[in-house]
Amino acid sequence: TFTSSRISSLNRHMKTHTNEKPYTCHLCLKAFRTVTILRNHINTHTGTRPYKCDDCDMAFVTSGERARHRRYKHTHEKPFKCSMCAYASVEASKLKRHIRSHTGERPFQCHLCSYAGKDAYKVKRHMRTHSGERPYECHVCHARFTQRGTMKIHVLQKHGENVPKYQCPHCDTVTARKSDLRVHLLKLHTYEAAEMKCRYCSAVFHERYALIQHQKTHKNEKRFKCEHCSYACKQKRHMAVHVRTHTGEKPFACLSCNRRFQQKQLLNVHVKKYHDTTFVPTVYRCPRCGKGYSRLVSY
DNA sequence: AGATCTTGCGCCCTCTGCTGGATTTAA
DNA sequence: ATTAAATCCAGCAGAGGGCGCAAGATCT
Repeated sequence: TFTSSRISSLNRHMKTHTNEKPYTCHLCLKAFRTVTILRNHINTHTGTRPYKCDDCDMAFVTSGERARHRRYKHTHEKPFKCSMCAYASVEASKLKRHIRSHTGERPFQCHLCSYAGKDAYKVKRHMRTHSGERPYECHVCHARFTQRGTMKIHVLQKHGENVPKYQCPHCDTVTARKSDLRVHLLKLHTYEAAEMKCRYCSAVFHERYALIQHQKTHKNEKRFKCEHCSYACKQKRHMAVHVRTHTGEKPFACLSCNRRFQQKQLLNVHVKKYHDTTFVPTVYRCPRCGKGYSRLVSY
């Protein structure tokens, strides 16, 4: 809907609706509407960049490109302001893209799955998850990656020296990645409404790290205490055996005579002594070291 | 008509942070 | 030896910066 007070402008505007392109590039045969556009186009072939930036050594084909560059790099003027937050941009298209992060609109649909992106690049990058393409290679170990950023972090962590570390403010844990420190804080240093009980005593905690530290203080104690007598031991399995002296339970039966034992070891000794025909009893024992022999010659 | 702004689309880049499987460590 | 939890790590998406290029609009 073009409106103008002058008939000449209207005529000129009407020309934009015709597809007349009389000016042709002799290098690539592309056609253009005006000589100026053609000239700019040829400059892209020849590398001629007449518009130099005053503040750095960049140069551009059009004055508009230079103006935009100066906003980005030097004046930092950002005319496009977001009405919902503090964001401002140099270009209208950037504001438009930004607005989608408020609205959640995702106009760019992947044609292979349900993913949709807020801009075209997201979908393009996403397509690598379908193609399996991994364009970025580590120059040291030649491992390949789907994104450059992932490759860079790999090179830093695996092959770099004086790698940055993330120190936990609450304990001496150090992680290589910031997001892993976040996970650590969440799992170990977050207040839990539910009480967490010590495995060995009645102490109660609301922070996992405190619980674990506390449980370590039990480490060299005989943590397993018999309910029926004063016996205590460091290992759970020892207590299991001990408890049978109170219950009288004898889980191990001899297959030959059906005699029962509290401990497997006791059964083994029994079998060897009474039912193993190849077993030779110790007859001659050395008085100095206690070692036993079946024959006098060996002794 | 030509020159010069202004718009608009496109391409590619970086930084950032979450996730879940693999590996290591401790009980 | 087994197992549970912690840490490592690559995959992958969100958000935004910067430039290339040509068409549209306006000025001279």
